[in-house]
Amino acid sequence: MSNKVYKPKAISGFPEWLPEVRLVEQQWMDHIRRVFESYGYCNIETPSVEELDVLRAKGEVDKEIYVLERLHKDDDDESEARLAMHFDQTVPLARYTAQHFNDLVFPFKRYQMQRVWRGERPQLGRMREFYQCDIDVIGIDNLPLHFDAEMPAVIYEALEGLNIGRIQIKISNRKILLGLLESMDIKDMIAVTRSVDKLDKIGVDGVVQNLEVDGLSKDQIDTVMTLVQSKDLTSITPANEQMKEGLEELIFVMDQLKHLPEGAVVADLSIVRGLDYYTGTVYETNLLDIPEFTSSVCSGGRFDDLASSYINKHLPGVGISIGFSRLFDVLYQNGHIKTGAKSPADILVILPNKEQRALASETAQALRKRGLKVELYHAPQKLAKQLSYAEKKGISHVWFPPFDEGGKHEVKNLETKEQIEADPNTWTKDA
RNA sequence: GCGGCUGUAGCUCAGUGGUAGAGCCCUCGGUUGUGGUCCGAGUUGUCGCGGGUUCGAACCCCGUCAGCCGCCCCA
Repeated sequence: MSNKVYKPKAISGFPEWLPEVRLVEQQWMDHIRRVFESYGYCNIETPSVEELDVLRAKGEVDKEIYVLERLHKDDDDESEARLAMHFDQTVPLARYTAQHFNDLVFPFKRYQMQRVWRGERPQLGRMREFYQCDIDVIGIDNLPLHFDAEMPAVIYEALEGLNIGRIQIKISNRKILLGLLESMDIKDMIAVTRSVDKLDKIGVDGVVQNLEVDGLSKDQIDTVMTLVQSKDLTSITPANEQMKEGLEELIFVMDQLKHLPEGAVVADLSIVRGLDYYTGTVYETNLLDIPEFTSSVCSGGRFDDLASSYINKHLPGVGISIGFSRLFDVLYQNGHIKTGAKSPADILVILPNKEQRALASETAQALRKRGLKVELYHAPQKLAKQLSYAEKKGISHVWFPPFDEGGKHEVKNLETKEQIEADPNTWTKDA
């Protein structure tokens, strides 16, 4: 045997958690899943990989894609499709929808909670492997605008229940800004939308400077900045049909969301999203209680035609994605996530001595049958050791089976130190 | 992909040319059926890696890799 060890180290951008943190992460996921399902979204899971050609069907992707290959593959072998890790869940959804088109019921409402991979430089809130929790709805030929309002409603409920402080979902409609730019005959719309998108990060002056670089005239910049900072949607005069349509849609969506608390959802015309496939409504979400983290933790929007690269149908959709790992990591690093137990167990059953091993095991089993999570201590070690084990793991109760034939069961609450006689067939935690 | 900063024990760090340290964590003990405190003992290191300068390098120089932050982009 060699004593040479490969010293393990974390791989940057590929997070992993200790059990007590993972426990919280799982609770979050359970909660989000419950909310999604309460609105009737069904779950699907797609493979971690897609064919590289599928990922690139919409043209070149500027994201860094991880490619998967076999170590012993034949270099000349062209018979194998090149596989790549998916970088989001929207492209896999499009492929899935096209592929199973005849077996799906439309509007197709699905949620997906999986890891995705992007080869970007890691930073706080930016990883190379991370979870996203997506909900999307896809219709055939048309999809009611009401779904555009359902997205933020579902998301607000999901995030609100996580106890992460105040969140704000910002909504806009790309048709508004794009309509205006078109009316002004501006060529490089993508550059302009990217500049505008940075408003809350670099401020008005920063955006103005960027727009100058983008080649806009003073008047054009004034017009754009005035629109983008407008608070009152009804006061805006549309410059063309597209802009008018966008305004009407946005006003409709906001109207549908009146039931949410003040400030939970706001219209913000500076939200346009980078280049992406969004064509109408767009969403971004900020953590108001962590102002130093300005990036969105939950984004999405409407796309006119999701799957045209994979099927000859017109399939409009609207969707939104919680950047789960980003959200979790940012809150954790900022000390907003309190971890508790290092174990899911409610009870540690003590092993009193070797003679009572069978009884201890039966006791644990009786408690488990009643829905409790129970760990049994297997080594016949001194009680101090067994108790301190329960304490370190954060298990709240310790169960003492009888030490001798005919003795009584006892259970101890480690927080209150209270120890009482109890029957494993009737005892409950809250009693 | 570009720019800045940083690499010493599992963690946080001290050590600026002369035999590698502290605190925390961890393990054991402080006797026989009850933890968290306290006391005692103990384990833990290619000083990121490679080269150079020097009698001598964790320390100075060069390179390299890794990490963090910012940019780009985005969840």
